[in-house]
Amino acid sequence: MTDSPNRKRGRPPLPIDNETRERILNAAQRLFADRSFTQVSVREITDTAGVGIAAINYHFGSKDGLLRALFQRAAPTLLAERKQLLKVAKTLEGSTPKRVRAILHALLAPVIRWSSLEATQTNVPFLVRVQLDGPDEIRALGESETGHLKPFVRALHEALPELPMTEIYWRLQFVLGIEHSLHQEVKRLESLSSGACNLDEPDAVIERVLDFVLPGMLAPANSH
Amino acid sequence: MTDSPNRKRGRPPLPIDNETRERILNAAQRLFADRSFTQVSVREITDTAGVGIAAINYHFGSKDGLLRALFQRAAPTLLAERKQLLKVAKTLEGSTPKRVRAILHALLAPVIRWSSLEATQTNVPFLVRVQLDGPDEIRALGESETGHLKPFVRALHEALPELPMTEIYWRLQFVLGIEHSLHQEVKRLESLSSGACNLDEPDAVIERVLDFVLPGMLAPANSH
DNA sequence: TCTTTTATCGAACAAATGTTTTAATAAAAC
DNA sequence: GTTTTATTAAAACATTTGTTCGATAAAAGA
Repeated sequence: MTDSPNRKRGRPPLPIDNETRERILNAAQRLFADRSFTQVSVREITDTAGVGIAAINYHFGSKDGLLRALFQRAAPTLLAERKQLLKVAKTLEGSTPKRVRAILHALLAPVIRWSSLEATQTNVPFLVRVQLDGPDEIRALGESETGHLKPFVRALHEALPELPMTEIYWRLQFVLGIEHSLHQEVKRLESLSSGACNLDEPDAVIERVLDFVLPGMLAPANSH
Repeated sequence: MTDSPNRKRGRPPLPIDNETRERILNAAQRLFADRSFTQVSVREITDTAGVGIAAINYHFGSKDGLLRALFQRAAPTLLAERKQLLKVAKTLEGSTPKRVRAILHALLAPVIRWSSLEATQTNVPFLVRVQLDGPDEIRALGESETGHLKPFVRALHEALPELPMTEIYWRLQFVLGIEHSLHQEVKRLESLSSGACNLDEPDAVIERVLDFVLPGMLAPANSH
């Protein structure tokens, strides 16, 4: 009995394009985009990436480690973009509606625009989903979003000083809820409208959302 | 060697309060409320319910079957409530804003009110989560929500005849996004506001949401 | 050139998963 | 009073899970 016919252990002739790490990250991101963390197995990821089963543990330590790496690759870019747009918005002169609109634009535009870029198409749904179904540690990591939101709260408070803080919090929550629904529940929108509504033109979507939320955002606090 | 000391197979002396089925359903609903379908194991459910491991398969055929049963127990009540409120809203006389508000109230009130009722506290998060992370079959079952939404689309169109249909779809999507965010992402709101904002008074929350969305809902279609 | 390090693979592993089987018992039906 | 049926619990099972292991080969360093 010699070697089995399909025996090809060890390193393959050539890594060719190399960067197993990147291949794994991309495959995982793609898969996590529409199935949850627990629902995607490491084997599925490695198969999709075209690498060995051990590759994930070698490069990331564990499945959780992969998720962490994925998260750390995706999040900072988005947050930086938001931050930069907010800085622009704060220096902007003009009427209150214009300023509020600019602030909300800074909050929404990066994430909406990202979600329709081919390269990062899977990025946003992934981030959203992880918050919902990731391991605790990662979930906590992402809940620092709360921290990243504080500048926006401040900016809104400055633009709308007559509004109680609780009112600001509520309305911000509503705005973010709409944003998330664009990534998680597009199917409903598309099926409901028989395909007439979609996210193909992100800039148009951004305007649409801003048009919708701005009046509610500017309204005086109602005392019920 | 006689029987082992902790040997107590078969039927227990008395079913006492009986209804294992109900116990399982309640336990499962509680667990599914904050962890996903795949993340909760059958053993965890049966342990929480205080029944044997086989009970789920006996009563529901499979884990999927349990989910189906759970879904069928929860969904119809909610949808019926919505339908009934909508009927009231449609017969209502008055200004356009009042009518639109009544329609949206019919859409939102049942689900928001439910989510803070002790008895059904876990009901809504569960329904929402299943849509996101359940097996395909169940997901499809719930996607008939699209069907249940059509009456609301019609009602809105009648109340706002000058608005293009696409506009209606988009705005409805936004409203539902807000609704979902109230169940999925309350933690963010609470942490952001340091506990000042919460869902303890559902009726107040409903008014708050309506106040926020109504202006955007009534606004004329913007041409960008 | 020889040795060490790095990177990769498939096989093997232990733990956990959903399900099935078996045994037991109480109530109902006969 | 006997048989049947329904319901339960625990053990056993097959599968899948994330992870580790041993082998192998290219690359890097001496």
